[in-house]
Formats: sequence, C-alpha cells, structure tokens
Amino acid sequence: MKKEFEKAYNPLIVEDKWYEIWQKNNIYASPSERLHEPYSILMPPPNVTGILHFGHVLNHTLQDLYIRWKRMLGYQVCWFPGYDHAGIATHAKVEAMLREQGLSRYDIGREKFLEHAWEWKEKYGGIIIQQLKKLGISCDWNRLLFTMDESASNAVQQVFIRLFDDGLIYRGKRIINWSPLSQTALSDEEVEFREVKEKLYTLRYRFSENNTEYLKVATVRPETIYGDVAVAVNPNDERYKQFIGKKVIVPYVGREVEVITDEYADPQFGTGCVKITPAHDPNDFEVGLRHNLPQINTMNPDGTLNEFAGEFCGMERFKARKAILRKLEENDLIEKIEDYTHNVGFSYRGGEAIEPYLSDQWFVKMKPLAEIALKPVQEGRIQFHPNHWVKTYEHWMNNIRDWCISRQLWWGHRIPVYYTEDGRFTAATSESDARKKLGLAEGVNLRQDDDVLDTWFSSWLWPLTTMYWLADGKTEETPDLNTYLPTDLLVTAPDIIFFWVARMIMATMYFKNEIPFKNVYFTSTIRDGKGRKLSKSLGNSPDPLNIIAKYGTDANRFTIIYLSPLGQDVKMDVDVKAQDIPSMEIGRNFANKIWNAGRFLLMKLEAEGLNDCCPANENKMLKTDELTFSDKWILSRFNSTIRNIHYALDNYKVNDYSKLLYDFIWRDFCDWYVEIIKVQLNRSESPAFKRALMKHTIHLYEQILKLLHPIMPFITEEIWHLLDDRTDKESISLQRIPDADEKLIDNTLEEKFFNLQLLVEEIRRLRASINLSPQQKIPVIISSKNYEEKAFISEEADIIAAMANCSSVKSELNISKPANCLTSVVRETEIFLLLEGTIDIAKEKERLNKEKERLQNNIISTEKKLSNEKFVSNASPEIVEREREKLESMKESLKKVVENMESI
RNA sequence: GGGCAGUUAGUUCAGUUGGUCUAGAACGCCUGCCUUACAAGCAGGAAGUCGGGGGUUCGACUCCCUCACUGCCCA
Repeated sequence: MKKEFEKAYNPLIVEDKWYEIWQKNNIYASPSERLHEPYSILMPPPNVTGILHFGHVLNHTLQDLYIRWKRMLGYQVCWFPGYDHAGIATHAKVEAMLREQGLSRYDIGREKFLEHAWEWKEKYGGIIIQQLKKLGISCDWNRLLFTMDESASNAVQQVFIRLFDDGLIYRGKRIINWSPLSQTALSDEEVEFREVKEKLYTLRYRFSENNTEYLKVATVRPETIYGDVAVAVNPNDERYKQFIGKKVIVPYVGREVEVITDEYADPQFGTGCVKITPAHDPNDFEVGLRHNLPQINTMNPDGTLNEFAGEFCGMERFKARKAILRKLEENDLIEKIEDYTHNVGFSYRGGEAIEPYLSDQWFVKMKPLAEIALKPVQEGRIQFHPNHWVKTYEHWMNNIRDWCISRQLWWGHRIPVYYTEDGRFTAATSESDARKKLGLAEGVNLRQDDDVLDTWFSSWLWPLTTMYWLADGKTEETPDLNTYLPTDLLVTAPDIIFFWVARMIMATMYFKNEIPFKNVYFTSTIRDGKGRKLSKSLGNSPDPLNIIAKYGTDANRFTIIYLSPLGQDVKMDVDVKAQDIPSMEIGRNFANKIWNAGRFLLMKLEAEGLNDCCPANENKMLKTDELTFSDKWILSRFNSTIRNIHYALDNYKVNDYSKLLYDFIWRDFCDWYVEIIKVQLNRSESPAFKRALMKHTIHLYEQILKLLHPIMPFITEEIWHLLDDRTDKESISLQRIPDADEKLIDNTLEEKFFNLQLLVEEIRRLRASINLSPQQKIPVIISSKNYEEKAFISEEADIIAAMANCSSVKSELNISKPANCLTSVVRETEIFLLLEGTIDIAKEKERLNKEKERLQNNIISTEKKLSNEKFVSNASPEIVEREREKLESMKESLKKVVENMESI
C-alpha cells in the first residue's frame, strides 16, 4: 500500500502543500480575452485593517464553491479579489500611532501623514489577504486590487468629475451624522440605531410678558438649549392656540424666542411643545428653513460645547448635559423628569453616539440613480437569493436620501474640487484643468478641497475598477469588461445591501448602462449557541485560523456550508476559551471517512495483487453485461445524486449540495456499496474480473471526488493524486465535473434495492432483539411471496448474509414457519432466523404483538379512508389505487404475523 | 409604528405543486461491538399531539385567517 495513506486523514500538511503548488503553477489565473463562456465573481473587498472572521469563511467558501464548480463545468472563470482602504479605520490607526509619539496629524502635515498611512498599509494591510489564502480559495491573485491603487483612483476621480458635471454631486450646508471620535461626517448608512434608556426632561419656558406662566417643553437633549431659536406647537393643537406668536425665554440661557406653529410638532409627544434647535437636529433644521430661523451651532467638532454655550464652553457634551441640568434644577426650571427609551444613532466604526451636526459637505443626488438601479432588480435581470431581499431593496430605493460622501480625513481619495479665492469652484483632474473649466488664466491661485471621499465611493465602482475601467482616467473599454461584465454572482452579507450592493448597481447602470452582476447571494449570519452574532466586542468569536488548525480547512468549509441553509442564520456552539467549535467535527469526520474509503480501495487493489495483474486489461472497466444488480444500483444512485447536486447548485441551495454528498458518500457508497464489493470480490475467481470491478469502483470514487472538490478542495486534490501517477501540474480542479447520465437512473431498481435493505435491516433488528454478538452468525430463511422475488433473494443471498451477519441465507417460496425461530414480515416477505437454543416465548410474542397492533391500526385507518365515498371520488385514481395496494399488502403481512404468533 | 423572515425530536435543520408523511436526517443521548478502510468507526434503540386557535378540503406540517413568541431591516 502507498505509504501516503495514513490511517487517519491529516489535513495540515496537505492543505499548505497544495495551496503552494496551485499558486506556483498559477492555475487560477484568468485571461482577459474571451476564450469560452465566462463566469465571474467579484470578491467583496475586505477592509485593509480587517482580520479574518467566520463571516469571511462562509462567504469565501461560497464564492470558491461556485467558482470551482463552474470551472469544472468548463467555463472560463474569473474571481476578482481585492481590498479596500477603509478610510476612517486606517486613519484612526495612523493617528493612534502618532499619538504614541506625542504627535497629531497637524504637527506633521498631510504629506507626511500619508507616507505613514502607506507604510502602515504595507506592513499590516496584507494580513487579511494572507489569512484568506488559508481558506484555499481559487481567485486570481494576480488581479488583486486595492481601492487606492492608481488605476482605481483615476476612475474614482473621473467619476466624481462626471457626476459633478452632470449635476449629480453638489455641496451644501446640512445636518449630517457627525462622528466626534473620528471628527468626520458619516453617511446615513454608517449610523446604527440602538435603543437607549434615557430621560425625558420637561423644561419650563417662561413667557416674556408674564414670567409666572410658562410652556412645558420636553427634550432628551437639554445640552442643546443654547441652540434653541423657537418653540413649536402643532397648528391644530387647541391647547396652545392662544400662545402662538408670544415670546418665551429659553430656560437658563435667557434668550427670547417665539412660539411658532409647525406640523412637525406632535401633539401626542410630551406636552406637544417642542424646542427648535436647527443646528442640532435634522427635523429642527427643516423647521428652521421653513420659518427662516437662525442656525446656532453650539458644539465643536470634537463633541465639546463651544463659545455659544456660555459657561459650559469646552465641556464634553454628556458632561455638559449634567452640568446644565444642575443649573436648571437650581433655578427651578425643570417641570419633571421621566424615563424614556428611544433610538440613538451610533457610529458604525467608532461606536460612539452620533452628533447631528451642521456643516458643509458634499452629497450625491440619489433619486435619479435609484430609479435606474431599481429597474433591473424589479425586472429580474438581477436576482436576489433569497428573493425576499428585493422588498428591502425596493423600500430603500423608494425612500432614498442623498448620500453624504465627504469625509474630514486625509487617508482616501481627495475630493478633486478646486476653489478660487473668491469662492468659485469646479471639479477637475488637476489645477490647470480646473483653471480651464473656470475660464481662468494660467497663474491664478487655486485651493483644492481638503476632504476625502467616503470609502464606499470607491467600492461602488468595484465592478468597473476591477476590470480596469478608466484605469488611466480615459479608457472606457477594456478586454476584461468585454469578457466578464456583467459578472455572474455576488456573495455578500445582507448588512451591506445599501452600502454596497445597491450602489454598485447604481454606478454600473449609470456609467455603463449595464448590470454589475446577475445574481446576488445573501449569506447567513453566523451566531453562537445563544443566537448572538459572532463579534469581537462580545468576545464570542474564536479565531477561524485556530479552528482551521484544529480541524482543517476542508472540514471548516464543509461544516459551515452543511450548517447554513439559504436565508437563515447559522447557529453553532462556540467555545472561545478553548478556541473551539465542536460542530466542525462533522466536516472533519466526513473528510476522514472519504479518506478511508480511498485508503480501502487502494489497499484492496494491492492486497489482492490486482494492481500488477492482467496488464492487458490495464484500463478495462466492467462491461454493461458484467454489472451486477448492486453495481447498477450504485450507478443509479450516483447519477441521481449528480442530477440533484447540479440542480441544488443552480438554485443556490448549497446546503442541499453538501447534504446530498454527505448522504450519498456515507450511506450509499461506504455503508452499502463498499461492503458489497467485498462480497463481489470474494465470490469471483477471476483476477481480470476483480481488477475490472476495482477499476470500476475507483473510477466511481474519482468521480465522487470531483463532485466534492468545490467544497473540499484539498483532500480531493490529495487523494486524486494518490489514486494515480499524476504530476503536480495536473489538478482535479481543472477536470470536468461529471454530468448525470439519465440512462443509468432506474427508480424501479432502486426500489428493489431498498427492499433488500429493509430485509437486511430487519434481520439486524432481530439479532439485536436477542443481543447476539457479531461473532454468532445465524442461518436465515427468507420466504418470498412469489417466484420472481425468490429468485432475486437467492441471487443476492451472499450479500444479504454478509450485510446482516448470517451464516447462510436460504431463499424459499411461501413456506410455513420452521420450528424454533424468530420471525418477522417485511412487506409480505417473511424472515425466519433459525436459533439453536430456546427462544424467549413471552418476549417474542410481545414483539410480534407490537407489530400486529401497528399493522391493525394502519389497516383500520386505510379502510376508513377507502370507505369514505368522497375520498374515492375526489382523490386522484393513482392515490386511491395506491391506498388499495397498501391495504392489501398490510392485510397479507398481518395474516402472516398472526400465523407466526400462533405457531410459537 | 411599518416591512421581512422564522417557530417541526434534547440541539441544528429537511420536508418540492396538500395524499407511501402514523413526519425524516445529522449531532447529542442509551445499548452492544476494537467485524481484516475508518472507534474521527460499525450495528441497534429511545425521542416530536409539526408555536396556539380558527377556517378551506374527502384529506393540512404543507393553503387561508388570526394570535403569540424570536430574529432582522427601516422609521
């Protein structure tokens, strides 16, 4: 036997070895020119600061599964990898590094800061890419794209200029989501809302003309009172009609403001009076615009109050809230304090509470883009899996708001807008280009916008930049675009449907009038045993690399697919302390099973001296007329499995794919067929036949490996090489995956084999009922109901004997029960287990009685059904006929059971 | 408040257009086995009134209504 076949499969060495060989031979490189039918996938670019988590494992396994499957189907596949520059996250890392040296970014300046950022990226930025390689993925690493690469940056700049020139990008003073921690604006999608328990303070706004009277105004943010410019009531609120137009004093602040009416004031909320603070609340901002109110910004970018907040200037916002409340309290300006639960926005990156903040920012006008992006999804040109995400997508598109794209950072694509000293501006590729657009003379001084673009402003171009669109800022058509756009599949977590999926559709539709991808697969969310999302902050996520080291990549890949049904979350027990996920044993044990099946086949070939025998018949397979019943059965099962696998993958039921393979390999192939070929080898005297049978089985096994390869690439590659003399340049991943041969699928034959399995299992059950040890082999007589079955049983007697551990299996036609035996009836066929010693009559009677009762109950319910005229007339004839046959068969079986009971 | 999922053995899930479904599998559990590929294994077993209620139908896990609970998304 080949020494490589250890008793247990050890994935560690095998996996590293093959990934290196694949890389060395560059077998997953994809040409730009169209040679065959293409199939492409865009890898969602991981964040450059990121590290591998289980979401990546699932996501990349799915993508690799499809890429490998399609590659083996003969498509020209291309999987585009890359990573993004993660503006805020990277910026924060570099600033933290500087802080350690006692420096701020302003101390060293923009240029030096960027040098540091690039250094950081080179040093730590590749970690996630290296980790992804551990997953065995077959993307084309030659195409690795970073969003800040020159080619992608050129496209980003062009896109900004074009959208600006088309009037789809504008600059404006708006309330945006401000991150005090990162000191930058965020888009709406980067804000996460969470329920927070706070207090609702009802404050007293005294009337100017009569300061013993006051309006009660409820607020959760008393620290913003310095920005109050009005108090609003609903125009229909009878309670306050008399106060409209009157002046009130902002408590403690002392500013006199007017009572105005606006629909925004909700009579149901609080007292029905609401303070209006246009610079600190998006709704108030709108109210302010409607009523021409001033906007008083009382906060600094770092979240401290500014000089407009009087004595609280410089105080952090939440500390200021407490301090202001104390003052209000002292001055008897608080009416009441209630518990109040509401949603508060938090930064997606930094996690701190978002500040609605008034500032100048750049926006993309989304309405026109949403319209063109909605169409292909509604028309089905882009399909979502599971489909129900379409509704979420539609809702977002129909209620879309403009996208804030400017970020007050240095790391990222700098906004290509140039300003004159007198405030004119345009978007351009360079200063001189800008001068031309503005009609200015060569020497005129210009200043470029300081801000950079949202990282997603580069990610939304992913379908284009990965294919070198506008790589030089000019070239529209590229070979890659011709070959691979639209791509076929996008696999992504559902939480970035708006961030990314929707916007890629917008960009690709707008700039290319083409869909970016045909299918979007939304992955499951991975949760721990308690149903909590795996996350760093909860500390419930083991490092996937540790789990891989323990169980192997293939095992991880298989298990995670096996456990993740389409559209539902995956729950796995995790043990972070031990860095363990016990359910990974499913995949590991399965890999070991596959391994040992291969080990057995090669051992058998060698042990029987078959590998050297009959050189003339080197490649001889079994001829059709040499196939036994069992050989035909496994071929039938195999081909229907292939058919079902292709169907499952075509319909994104990856979970079914893994289960089909698991069941077929473990149950049909290993438990039954491999055991049966042992019998078939034993009963033959002909080495030539034996060799042909082994060739046949090994060929079948090899085909199984191919079907398995997309999900377990390493073990299949390893075994495929052990089965034959193959060079490292050859790879199972480049082989053709088998197609189902419908001619070999025979349901009648499978049904017949199923009956044989029932007989074997019933004999085993009889043996177990009297605790026979495996050493005690007992003779069995099977009494068939007809001649055809009797012949079949004698034909397969040796297989039944081997599978059910009998000393002999004798086939008879309708004989009556011999003395001293255990009996059972399986679908009218009787089994007699001949015993030497005495049998436990009471126990046996009890067992048979149970069976009798079961049959009787079934007979009664079936008779009831058949005596129901409405059933007979309404149900389809086949159903009625089936019920009749069932009834007859059960009656016959019952008769035999009763007879056997009586003759004990 | 609006929308979308889901609720089936101890656990995680299958269950295709309603009729071999008196509901399957895997893991776990119990029993017996180191049977010449595999103890990471083999054989056997126990375990569910399919979330509650109502309806349609000859027939409902499956279709409709309603309620409850869980999760997600958006206000």
